[in-house]
Amino acid sequence: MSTRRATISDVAREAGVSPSTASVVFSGKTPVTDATRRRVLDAASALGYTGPDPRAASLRRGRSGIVGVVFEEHLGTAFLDPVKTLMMDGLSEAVSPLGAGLLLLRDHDPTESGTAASLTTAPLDAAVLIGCSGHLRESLDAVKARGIPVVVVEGDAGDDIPRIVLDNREAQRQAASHLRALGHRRVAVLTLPARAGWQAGWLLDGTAVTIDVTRERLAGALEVYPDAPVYAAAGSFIDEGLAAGRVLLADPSHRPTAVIAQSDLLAAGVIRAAEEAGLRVPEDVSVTGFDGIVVDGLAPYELTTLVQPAAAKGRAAGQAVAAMLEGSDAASIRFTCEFREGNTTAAPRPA
Amino acid sequence: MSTRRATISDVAREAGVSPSTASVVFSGKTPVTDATRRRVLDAASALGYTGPDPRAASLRRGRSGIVGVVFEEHLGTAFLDPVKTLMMDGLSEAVSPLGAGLLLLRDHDPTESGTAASLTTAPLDAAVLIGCSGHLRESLDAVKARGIPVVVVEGDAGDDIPRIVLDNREAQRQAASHLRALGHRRVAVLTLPARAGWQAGWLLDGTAVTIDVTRERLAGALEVYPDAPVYAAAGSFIDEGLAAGRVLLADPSHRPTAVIAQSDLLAAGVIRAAEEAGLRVPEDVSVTGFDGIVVDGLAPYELTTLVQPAAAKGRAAGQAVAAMLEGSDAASIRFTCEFREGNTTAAPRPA
DNA sequence: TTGTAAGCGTTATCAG
DNA sequence: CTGATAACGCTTACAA
Repeated sequence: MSTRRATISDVAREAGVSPSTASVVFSGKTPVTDATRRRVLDAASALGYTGPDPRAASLRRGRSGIVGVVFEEHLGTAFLDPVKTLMMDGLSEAVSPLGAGLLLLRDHDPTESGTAASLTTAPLDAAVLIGCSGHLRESLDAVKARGIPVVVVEGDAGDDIPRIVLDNREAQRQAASHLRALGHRRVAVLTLPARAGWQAGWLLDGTAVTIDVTRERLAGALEVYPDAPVYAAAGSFIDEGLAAGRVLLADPSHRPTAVIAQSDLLAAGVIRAAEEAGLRVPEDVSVTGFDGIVVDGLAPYELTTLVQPAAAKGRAAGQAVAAMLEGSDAASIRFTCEFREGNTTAAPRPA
Repeated sequence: MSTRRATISDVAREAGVSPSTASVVFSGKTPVTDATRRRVLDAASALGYTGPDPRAASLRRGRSGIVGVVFEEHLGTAFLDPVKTLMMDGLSEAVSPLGAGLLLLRDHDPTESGTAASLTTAPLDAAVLIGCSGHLRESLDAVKARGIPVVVVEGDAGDDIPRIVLDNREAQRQAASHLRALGHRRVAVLTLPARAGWQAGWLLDGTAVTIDVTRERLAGALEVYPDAPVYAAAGSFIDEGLAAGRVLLADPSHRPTAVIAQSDLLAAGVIRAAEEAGLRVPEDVSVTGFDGIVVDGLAPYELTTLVQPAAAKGRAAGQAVAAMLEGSDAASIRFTCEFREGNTTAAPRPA
């Protein structure tokens, strides 16, 4: 306990074998006699040796078994989003057979001193960037410079970087078409933030939307309802949807008969706003969501929504990483959302 | 691109300095002439060298800059809990000045093959175990054997392991006392799961409660209301609270005038169940929560609850890790919850 | 301020 | 099946 920790050579010496043999006993990469194995293992436990030092092993092997996951938000914020959480789940599942773990990283944390573990100083085998917009590009450059494989989820990082994306536009158009088929003419759109740091408010024609997901889903809705009023929330939360819903449903004379929300949480908030205003869903207002997550506490409503394969996205990212680590190059993947009709949409009341 | 990556020696040679000088330019640990620094930096960019290889550096230094966070649940499940999320936030903040990042780990994943990155194979400087009950003890042994510093949050790992805990019992008693002071006599308790894998149901006297948090909070409530009926939910979700609330409030003749819920999410569900049953909160039923998180979508209710310093817990864990890494030994810390009166508790209706 | 030298603890390779 | 050898790429006393 007091002296330095035992190394594999100590164990080898104690067991009367060579270091390489001892190493092989632990890695299992080459057959070893049972007797030898036992001697080595006994020596190890006698010396309190618990296995090869991962640091040395990773230097030698050139692999650390660590995949970085880079977020552009505060970690707490990222995990507030059920879709990201599911995605992490899929990702963790997919890198696990690789023997890899996930290291949480922020793109560039302005509040922290430069000492923080980062893309540049962490022993990463690969990196997954989540939602590549804005300064995440800097992270991208850092990683590319290091020459480690990168995959981008829900973002565009240039042609040479595999990306995992959704058919946001087409999917959202499907929901809009569904509403039109039901006969809705006055429809409002409630979007996710238009850009980083966005404050909730109407999205006028000229406003630039820099967040890819928001822009694409919006485009899909506008294909069907080109003149729909558009309100952009400040984030994907029920309370944001509630606040926005109050605005959208405020004026009885201009009230939309349906609201297309860009996330299930926003949709849930709109439903609450409708209830609050004495409107019934779907009789008085139809509401569609996006994501297909389980919104805790929303029962008995079942959202009409686009179900995105969030966990599959994560898994795909993990598999892409695995492929690149093997030297093959990974293709970008575009996932398709599935339209699911719930009980929050119906034909509008006859005027 | 085709040949092997440049090393710091290559850079040094190119710059006409020694490897140690080049190293120092990157680490900044020793003063270097501006001219020298420039030469080295130029050589580096000429060779496409992006900085020291973290794997080699960590072997040499004996530090990897990685702190493992060990959960006993699926990652997706863990992050569904806002308290854990906040805790992670605090933790990540506290280890950041250390230059460390957080590696997500599961205790022992039965579904994965043995290859997964784990306590035993990941290059960890330290580990934080979350909620040490059940098999998390195995993880504990693994880490202790490796001789790396460990901290346990919300769990008991024996006297030699620093732990970060809450005054669960006292805090819960405070909420119960508040209800008694208001005049409540028929009070029901809605707890978190009694053990891993628990199905929602009544908790009878003899039932063993193996989850520390559940047991302690329950004990606090029972100090004030020893005869209260106790129902244990299957998890901390609004929908669980809703289901449990339906049971608790079902029978008008035995209906409690107040429900003590062990989490804010459960409390939110009970409130929904009350609304559903045509009862008003707090006029007909009082409800208390625990955690003090923001429950998305609960407005206009403000829970009467115990606010736990979730982020501070994470920070404390991080600081404990930092201390141990410096050689000093970290003390266990017991945090105190703050009672916060909202608008979900009031005196019971006169019978 | 810069250079020299000696590892850090493993594991891949190849020969026996 | 086992052993000798040679790196992996860097950091840090210590000396100059």
